[in-house]
Amino acid sequence: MQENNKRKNKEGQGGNSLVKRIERQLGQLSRSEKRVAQWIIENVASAVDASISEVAEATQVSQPTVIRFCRSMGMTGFRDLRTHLIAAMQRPDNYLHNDVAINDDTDDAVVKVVESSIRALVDLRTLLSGMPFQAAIDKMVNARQLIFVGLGASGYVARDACHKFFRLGIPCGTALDSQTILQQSAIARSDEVYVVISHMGEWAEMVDGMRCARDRGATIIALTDPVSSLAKVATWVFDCHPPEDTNVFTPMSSRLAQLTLLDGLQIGLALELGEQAEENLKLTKQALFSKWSQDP
Amino acid sequence: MQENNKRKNKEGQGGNSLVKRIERQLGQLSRSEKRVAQWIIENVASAVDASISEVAEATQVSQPTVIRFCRSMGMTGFRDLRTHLIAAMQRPDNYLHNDVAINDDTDDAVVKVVESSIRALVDLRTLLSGMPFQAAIDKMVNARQLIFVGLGASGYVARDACHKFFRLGIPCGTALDSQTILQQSAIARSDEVYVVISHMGEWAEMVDGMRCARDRGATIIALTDPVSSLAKVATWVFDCHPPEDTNVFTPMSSRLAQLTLLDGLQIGLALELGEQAEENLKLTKQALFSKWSQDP
DNA sequence: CATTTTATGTAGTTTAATTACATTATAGAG
DNA sequence: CTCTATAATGTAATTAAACTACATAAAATG
Repeated sequence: MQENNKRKNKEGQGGNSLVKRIERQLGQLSRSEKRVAQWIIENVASAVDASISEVAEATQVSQPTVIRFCRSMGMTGFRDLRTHLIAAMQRPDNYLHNDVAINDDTDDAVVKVVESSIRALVDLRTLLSGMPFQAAIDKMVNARQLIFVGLGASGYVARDACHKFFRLGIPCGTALDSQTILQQSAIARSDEVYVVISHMGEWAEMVDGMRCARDRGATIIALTDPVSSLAKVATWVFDCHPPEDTNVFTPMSSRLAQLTLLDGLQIGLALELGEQAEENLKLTKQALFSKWSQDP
Repeated sequence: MQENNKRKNKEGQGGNSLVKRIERQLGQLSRSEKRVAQWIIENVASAVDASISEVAEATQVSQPTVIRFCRSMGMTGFRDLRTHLIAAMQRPDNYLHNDVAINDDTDDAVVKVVESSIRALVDLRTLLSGMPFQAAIDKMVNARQLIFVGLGASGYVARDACHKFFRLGIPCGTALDSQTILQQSAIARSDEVYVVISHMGEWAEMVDGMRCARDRGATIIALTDPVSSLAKVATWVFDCHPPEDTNVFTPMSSRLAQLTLLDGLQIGLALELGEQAEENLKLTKQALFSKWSQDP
């Protein structure tokens, strides 16, 4: 279904990632929203400089419906949609180019890998404005403990985050397998914050666990695909949608975005906590540093 | 083969980047407009999200002056400027490094964190050509097993790498604490490859262990500071020098570079190994994917 | 020193984006 | 079928953004 229009980008009008994302979600949209989606896909170029009223007129729907469409796509509003459209238009054919091919030589492949990592972070940059950092931090400031949750590869991200946040002097834990997640969430408290990392956000045990924790009053902060089941359960969602091109040789650059996002959260939290956190950071840094800096 | 003018299409347009264009025209601007220009250059990343009133406030000029600046730059208005800024931010070279300051608000801090991560990877890209990828891969191809070594925060990078390489079907292990490192290296063999991650490369036990392994004929691939003791012991060194500014609020963006570098190594190795590795990658991917894609 | 030119700000206008609420359609239960 | 509940959509009002016209101040020129 979506396979056959893969090569469509040749048209040049813009076979960009956002369009693919819209296409992927077409099914979950209501009738009017679908019309908006359709029109945007077919007129990306005009869509980038259209105002909300122009889009409404062109698609014969009301202006609020256009906004509703934006929200359904995980954006904060029309302005945000426009931002992403512009960003997406900037790289019409880059994706094909960035894919590692079986006959690439080592150096070419390495360059492509690095570029796709950079791409992942630049993409993150444009998503930033729609992310609920302040809200998440407000919850974390008063949390009794933070639990970092992730399965498989995301487990490494969760571990890394845990190791980062504990240095602020906050009790931190991890839940990295189904059993632990279920047990942990069964005893969740309303003063706890769960930070959940998941690409698709569809692992049943994880979603169940988080739903349970949420029901018990805990705050769920999810780094996941905003249209996933996990996102529906979460208190706050950070849009980490999985990459659309899943060539075997494509590395999981999206985890770099997750790590960076968590860096941002941690720094933001440190600033919010103020001197105490700063002091803790200094002390943990010194603890390592003094070890080998005494004899040079 | 495909398109040898990889970068050309973008970089080639030379100076079409909005930021450079602003810089170029700085001289012809009036005093107030110059302030706007300056601020935008120094805060490209925050500027993309700003409204006209925010820019006016930040630069202490009136709103019409901001618009006049836009017109002086050849844009039709503020909206147009924003469009171009967003586009410019899709080019990673436009990001500069800014330290997080204690009085930054959350959003500014987060933007700075992301920017500095991007910088770390852009820097990595420039270092790439001097790195011994092919040599490292040649060793790995024939290795009996790969051991990933890292202490503390670098341990997470080592784990991540291990999880990545094992999917190629190669026996992989980790050594993440001094004791394990010493034991492991005591039984090192000449057909083993050690991949060591260390920012400073000065932990005595680690250096000792690697020296021992090296003496026993093993290959040591080090991601570390090239002037460190570890680097002297290693067979091949990938230059991962620690960041020079060690503000408490500066996150460890350098680990992103390490992760990316290891991504590159893994993909390079996969290509070298050929079909077998590709098949293994496919199978591990499917194992996860089929789990939840059967019932939508 | 008067006069013109240029630079900037103030206050008002227009347009865009968003919200709150009302209405209509649709689906499910009896 | 009909009634109710829910979702989908639109209308009208609100808020905020972008822009314009005009006034004032500063600099430059004769």
